[in-house]
Amino acid sequence: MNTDFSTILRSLNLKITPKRIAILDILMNESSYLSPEEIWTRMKKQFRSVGLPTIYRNLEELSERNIISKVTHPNRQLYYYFCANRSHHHHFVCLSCRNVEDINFCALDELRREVKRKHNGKVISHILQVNGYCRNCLNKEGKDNEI
Amino acid sequence: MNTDFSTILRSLNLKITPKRIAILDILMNESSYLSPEEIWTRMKKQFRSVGLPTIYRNLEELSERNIISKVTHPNRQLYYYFCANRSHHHHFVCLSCRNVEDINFCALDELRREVKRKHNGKVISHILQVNGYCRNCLNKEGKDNEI
DNA sequence: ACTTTAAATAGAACTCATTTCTATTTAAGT
DNA sequence: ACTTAAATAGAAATGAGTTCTATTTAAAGT
Ligand SMILES: [Zn+2]
Ligand SMILES: [Zn+2]
Ligand SMILES: [Zn+2]
Ligand SMILES: [Zn+2]
Repeated sequence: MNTDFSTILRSLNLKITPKRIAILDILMNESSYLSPEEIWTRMKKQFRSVGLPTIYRNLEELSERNIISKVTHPNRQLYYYFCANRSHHHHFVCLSCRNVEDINFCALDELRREVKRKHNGKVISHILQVNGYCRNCLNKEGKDNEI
Repeated sequence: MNTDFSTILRSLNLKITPKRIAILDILMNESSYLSPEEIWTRMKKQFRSVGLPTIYRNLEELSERNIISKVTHPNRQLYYYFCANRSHHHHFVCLSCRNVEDINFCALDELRREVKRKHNGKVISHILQVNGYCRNCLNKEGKDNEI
């Protein structure tokens, strides 16, 4: 695992620091999206001292470089998750348990075509995210179904 | 126009107040998305006293009731716009001039099917937004092309 | 191993968009 | 006009996220 992270970080010209590896490790071993504070809480168990700005900074760097992704959450706070799927895709996000699953569907081509044809504009980026409740949470019959 | 607003507000069981009408009026006569503060600035020209919380509260109420829409912006601040198109659709948002145009395309059905089939989950909401540069801004050749 | 240097970090302080609170005003139904 | 719940102003608070600076550290070169 460790070697894995090192390779990733080296290829990005980021220094291989224990904090960076720990952040990646936490995200990779979690199927839900996490907030910076939640990651911080876990980090504090591993390091005698670690600053919240370090968490924010690293998460931002890693997401800028597309190693991790951001969730667009109704409460407008930041959440991140790691997805091993390196090809372009989108996500089905559970509003209850925060589980994230891949959706291998993207209408980007059609969107780009429509934007080009009707508005003569240029597409730079797109957001596509599906929010709902996953199987497990549906089975729990609405328990804990908070956003 | 005014009658229009009244009808809308009445049908939502919202009181018809001058501030509400002014907020709707500002948004309807603007093809770009606006921040609460920008709306406040315009409101202060029309009212001797008006509080920023009133703007925030009304924008939230109106968007909850689907009269106006939120923009998902990279800077994570709130922006709103009014769209006359009452049927389900999405938007092409210019990152430079903030112009908003309708995209009459939505993959919701396919997404719902994939989520149902592969994950056995339930779709509650979805976000689809295309960011880019509109014709006008492209013609300006990159001038002012800030996010 | 030792030196050097730029990148990374800790911790404190700060920012400012958004929210909360409370007293007052107002829309609208009787 | 009277009543009442909704809406508002203004002040104050909140808190997620950012900035700043001194210190530490990764890693490249010797
Ligand atoms: Zn994924
Ligand atoms: Zn896509
Ligand atoms: Zn529209
Ligand atoms: Zn849709």
